[in-house]
Amino acid sequence: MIFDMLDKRSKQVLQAVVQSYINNPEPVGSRYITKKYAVGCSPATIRNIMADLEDFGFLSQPHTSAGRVPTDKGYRFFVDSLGAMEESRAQSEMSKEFAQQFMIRLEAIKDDISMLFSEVTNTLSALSNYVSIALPPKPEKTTFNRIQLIKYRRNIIVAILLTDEGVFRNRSLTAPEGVTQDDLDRIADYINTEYAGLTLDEIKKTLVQRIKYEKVLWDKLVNKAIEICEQALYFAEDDVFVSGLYDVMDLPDFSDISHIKELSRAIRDKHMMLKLLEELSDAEGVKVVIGNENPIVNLKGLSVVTTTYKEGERPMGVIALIGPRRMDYSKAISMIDMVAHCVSRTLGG
Amino acid sequence: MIFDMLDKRSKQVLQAVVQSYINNPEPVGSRYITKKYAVGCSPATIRNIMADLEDFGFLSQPHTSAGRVPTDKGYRFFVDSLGAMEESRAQSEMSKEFAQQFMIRLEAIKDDISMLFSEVTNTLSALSNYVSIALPPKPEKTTFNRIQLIKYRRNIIVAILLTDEGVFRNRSLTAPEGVTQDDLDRIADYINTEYAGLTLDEIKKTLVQRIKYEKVLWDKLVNKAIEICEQALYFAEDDVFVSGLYDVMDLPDFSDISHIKELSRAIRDKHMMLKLLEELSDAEGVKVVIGNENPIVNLKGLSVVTTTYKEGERPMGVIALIGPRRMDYSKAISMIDMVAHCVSRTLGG
DNA sequence: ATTAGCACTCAAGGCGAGAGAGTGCTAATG
DNA sequence: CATTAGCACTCTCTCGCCTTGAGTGCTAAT
Repeated sequence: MIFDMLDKRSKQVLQAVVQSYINNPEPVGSRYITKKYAVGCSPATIRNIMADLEDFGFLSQPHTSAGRVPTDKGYRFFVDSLGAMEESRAQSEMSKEFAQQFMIRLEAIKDDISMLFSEVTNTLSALSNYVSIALPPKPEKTTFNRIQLIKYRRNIIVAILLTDEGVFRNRSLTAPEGVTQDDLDRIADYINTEYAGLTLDEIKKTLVQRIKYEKVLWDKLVNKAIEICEQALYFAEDDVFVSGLYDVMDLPDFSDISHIKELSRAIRDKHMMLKLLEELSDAEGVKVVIGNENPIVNLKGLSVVTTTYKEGERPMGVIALIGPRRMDYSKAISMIDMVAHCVSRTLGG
Repeated sequence: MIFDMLDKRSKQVLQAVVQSYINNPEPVGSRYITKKYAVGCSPATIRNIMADLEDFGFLSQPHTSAGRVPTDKGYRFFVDSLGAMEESRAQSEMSKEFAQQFMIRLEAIKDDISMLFSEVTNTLSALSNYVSIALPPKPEKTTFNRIQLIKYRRNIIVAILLTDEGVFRNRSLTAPEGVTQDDLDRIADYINTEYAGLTLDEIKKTLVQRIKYEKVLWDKLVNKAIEICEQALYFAEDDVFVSGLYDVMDLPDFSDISHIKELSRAIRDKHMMLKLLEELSDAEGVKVVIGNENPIVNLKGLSVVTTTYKEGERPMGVIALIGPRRMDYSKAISMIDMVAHCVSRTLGG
């Protein structure tokens, strides 16, 4: 294991370097460490240790006569050792209080899923100064409550899909000729009694099957209706909540505009983003992906912290924070954890 | 009038300077003008003219030995003279073709107001490389079609507001005790027959009055229902569509991150933004606001081009482009004009 | 009125010296 | 034998100096 390569003092030094670099993005020198962190030995000794740490790949030098900078491996060690001393994540009084305030705000808007997640990402990015992303509950995790079909104007049908987690989606569709509101009501009734309590994903599958083998039996109208429902169930991929791109520009790491561009493009590339986040969404607890560990090429210079919110034990969706590699992992982890818990409790209750 | 201060050749030179600076953001010198633009005189003459133009306040020099740069007044002249030679805005073959394609895309999504306006801003910013903003039809301009109240879960009411311009808004509200779906249907029926064809604004006013003097007559339930409707009619100010912040970063004008920040903040400050845009929204045709003409302090380094889309003759809402002061006004104006016409035709038909 | 010619101004870029921060190595030390 | 003081060395950063070049304004000639 990675931890065994280092004696206690080396670990201390490594943590000191990472912490210092997180606080202030400048290469950190041996003298600085002896002054700021009580390691109890001289700069020369630190230099030796640092040279070792560099050999092991935890640190690197921008140039020969500069201090050391953490590598991805260095950050990885730092993050893993954060997890080891779990108690540091115990919530402070202040954050507990904040969580309560936050819960109250969430409760007030829990029935509008998009307001809810806007609030979540806004809060998270305001707290952390990093970019925050949230995915609403995935269709396969969302329970169907009922569908409402409304006819209006000449030949438009509006389908409103309600789930147990809040209003979800309304789509409008072109109606076939001669459909009356009564027809729509009957269709909706049928679907509501038939499918209540199933997840959207299950419904989707069932619907497709029905269409296949009942095509001949049912009349055109119902056929069309099923199509309508399927479309209504279709999940637009732009249902991703992003916030904090502005705040992040204040970080020194993004003083160069090319970095902002990179990040923007990564976020805009929602397909990619979704894939990454969904991959991580099965995991328990908070996950951290550092720099090059990241499979998305535009994100290689950045780190991602993700977790899931749940209903009971069932993970429902993903929340993520994206920031520079030298992000304040400790803070980011506890923030996202707190927020995820609040969301879980709000949706679950 | 501003036009009379200058003889024909001075105008030519001024236009040449502005055009050149728009194409390439570097101070333009006298020699360059004689080479690139056929003015028919020597650099020395141009220098004299430029000195005059500077005296009049149309041009300025970054430093003594540099070329000239347009001032806001210079741009203003340029834009106004664009308007004068209207024929230049006649659509080219290519843009006509594009407009047709665009119309087809709009038709396909016209019934979902948010998809529609997302498409509009995306297209506009992709075409122009500037930030585009669109406001959906204002409540006072939007015609009520019907409202649908749905009860679900314990005590939640979902109100879906349909307008003649597309599905508009769904809000969820806490229901008073003991309301049944039948009650809600009756209330909705009442409102639908009573208010069909009115604008949302008119309805709002009427509702408030009703509450006042019918309070004693009606039972609590209907009272509550009216409140519900009022809430449903409430217009969240975050219904602003913005796009193109990423594209704009590629412009040399925004190579400095502080400019991006400025722009971001201006956009985030939606109150301000809305106020500005609404102010301009009564105007006929395309309006241009240049640099310091702008009342919003964060926008003083930028220019805004706005226009309205209409239903028949009635202006419905605003579309805007925000870019650097040296934006390609000619292109921006014709683009936004084209898009606005397409939106008008789509919503009107 | 226009233009050629010329002196002048100023930003930008290249160069070199000096300062400063930090290292690695060696030899002394407890 | 691990630790440390001392020292030479390396590299970046900054400042000032100079040169270059683009562009001007003025004056005198056309």
